[in-house]
Amino acid sequence: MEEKDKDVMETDLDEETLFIVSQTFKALGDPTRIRILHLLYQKECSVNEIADILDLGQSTVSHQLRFLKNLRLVKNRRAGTTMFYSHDDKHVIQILEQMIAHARHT
Amino acid sequence: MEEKDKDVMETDLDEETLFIVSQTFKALGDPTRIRILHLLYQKECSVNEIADILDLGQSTVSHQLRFLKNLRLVKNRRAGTTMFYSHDDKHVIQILEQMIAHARHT
DNA sequence: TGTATATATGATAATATGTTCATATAAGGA
DNA sequence: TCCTTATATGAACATATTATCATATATACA
Repeated sequence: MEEKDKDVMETDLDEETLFIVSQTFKALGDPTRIRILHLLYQKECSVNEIADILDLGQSTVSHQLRFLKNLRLVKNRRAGTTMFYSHDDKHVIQILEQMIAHARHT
Repeated sequence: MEEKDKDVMETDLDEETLFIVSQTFKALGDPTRIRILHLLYQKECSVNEIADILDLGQSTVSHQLRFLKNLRLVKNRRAGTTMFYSHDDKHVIQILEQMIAHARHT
């Protein structure tokens, strides 16, 4: 096998990787979700806390949290009737914070 | 001012930062654009090269390149009738490659 | 069991997005 | 100038996305 071909193989994107990457970036590509994730980067929050702090509807927050949970970007724990959410992917939230820093310094 | 409040201020997202971050992630949130950027991460390419290599329509590629150029994620240079594109934001393309690596190892 | 609080869900409507088709523009060479 | 190749653009369509509204579910407690 030539080096050229090997390089192409190594750098080619398979369908599954492409899907995961695009899904993850899509999750980060919405202002509401960014604000939620950025808040959860700071601390664990309940749904209503998030809604109050970010001035969003309860339903909106709940929907977006489900979205983020499906991608395993957040996790939750129940405490009575309250559901606490926190981030669940250190690498991805690190990438988000990187991009925020990058945007601020640009 | 208490430390608590200071932290909140420091980590709060202003509108402009939020806009830039979400726009940038949105750009990375589409399979076609990811494939184009990943290709341009490897080497400079003409529009037709991109279309051929990735099996995309010329119009599709051109539209997406304009999109990416508006966000200053790619740049171009003319050589006769050919337009060569290359990436133009080392940090962002580095973040893309990070995410690809992350997705592959997950 | 009945009520209150917290969260989740489904449907809907408005908007955004991505591809395709047809056509326009730009540059080089006969 | 005319023709060819390369790229860009605008319109239109199909699909995806997001917030909101109304309602359902879940838990705690009197």
